[in-house]
Amino acid sequence: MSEDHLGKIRVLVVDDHPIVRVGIAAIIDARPDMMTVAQTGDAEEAIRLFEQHLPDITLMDLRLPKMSGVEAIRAIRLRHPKACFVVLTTYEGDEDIYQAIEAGARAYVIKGMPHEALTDALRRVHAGGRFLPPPISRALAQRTPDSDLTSREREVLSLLAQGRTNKEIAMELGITVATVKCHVSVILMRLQATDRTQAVVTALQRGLAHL
Amino acid sequence: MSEDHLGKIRVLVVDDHPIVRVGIAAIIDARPDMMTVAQTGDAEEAIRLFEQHLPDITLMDLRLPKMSGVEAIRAIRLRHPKACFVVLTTYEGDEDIYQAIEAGARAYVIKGMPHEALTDALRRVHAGGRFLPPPISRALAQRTPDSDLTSREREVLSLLAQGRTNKEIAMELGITVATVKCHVSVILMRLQATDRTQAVVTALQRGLAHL
DNA sequence: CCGGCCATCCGACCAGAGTCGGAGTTGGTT
DNA sequence: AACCAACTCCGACTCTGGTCGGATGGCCGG
Repeated sequence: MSEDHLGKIRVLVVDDHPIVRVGIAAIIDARPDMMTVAQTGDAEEAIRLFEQHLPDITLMDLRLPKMSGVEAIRAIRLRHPKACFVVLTTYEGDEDIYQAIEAGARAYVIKGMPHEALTDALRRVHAGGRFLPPPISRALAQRTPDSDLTSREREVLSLLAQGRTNKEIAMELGITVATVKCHVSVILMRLQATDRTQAVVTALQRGLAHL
Repeated sequence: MSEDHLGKIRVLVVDDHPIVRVGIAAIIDARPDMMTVAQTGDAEEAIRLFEQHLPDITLMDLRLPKMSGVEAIRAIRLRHPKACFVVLTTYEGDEDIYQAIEAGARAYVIKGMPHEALTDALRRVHAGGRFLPPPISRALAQRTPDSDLTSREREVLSLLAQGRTNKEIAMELGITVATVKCHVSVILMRLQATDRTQAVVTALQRGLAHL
């Protein structure tokens, strides 16, 4: 190992697919001005590795086993408020993006973009800037004020997205069917859906719920 | 470029994510007994590249823009029945797997497995064998005879999965609501669902429909 | 040629879903 | 204290969704 890492952008890579990690590392380590310091597919180990290496930038996938990438970002930022994050993920709806930005991500790159998008994002963020591809910022702009659901509504929505009936949801939450119907009505309004099936579909599209 | 490619397993890589292609190529080209001959993210170009290089094995993602990976496999096999395919994709339900095996894929590797799974699969397939990870063959074994839908039912299901009502589906297909209800009932039976929302959820899980 | 599968259609029935309007509780904000 | 938002509940009404039984014509394989 050479000792020429002075001045290089030091990157921690977090993605649950080993193959993707190899690809990212290959791209980054091929550039003279950046290098990877560690990689993992596990959110908890990511937190440990961050403490250990204190990288300039953490490259983070959002969909991870156990803990989500957003939670990992929040956890790290609690102790290191100046930590820099670039999200690298397949496009999975505006909600994930919104959450990630909210949690403090400074850039958002979609897998499937050319390599330059990734390295560009890293350089810009390291220089103190941001990087949001046009399709992403467009999606974000379309969020209306009441696309936010209350925590109870998210709870109901996730049960809806499992194909449960109102009665089952009522049992599960220990409330009456009438109340469930109220929540469902509000959800339909917020998602601009006309029935529960449509609500589930758009929730999955936007990343408000997962399979 | 050295001329030591004699005897190596020659691989064509097809995946729509540039980063993943880099990762795969890095892994394969690091082994002494295999090499990549070309790569692309486009199914149609994949067909051209196959004709041009006649690789020993084509490593194929199923989810591609425009044409699906399964269709690409079928197209190539029409003219080259002895062509070898290894599917490399994120797990997206048993239906994709079934279709791919049906179309002639000899191995199925899930992104997120360690590198060795990939190289193992390539070597085994090149030796004339097969490679199906336990979770995959388990999922395949659970297919009951009547989990197959007729083409009309698939048509209805994909409209269901868009959140359309029976009336809308009837309009779309130029049939009556009564007939749509019949199809929906059959679909519910086949998917072992009790209502349309559940049917949509399990269809998405199993890869019978997509967002 | 006939049985079976598929797609089509019908009518009637029941249960679930969704709407509307009204109303009480809590907890946090101003 | 006044207020607002979220959560809770109720009843009654409408309409979609789903089931059941029965029926037709086309198409394919034995």
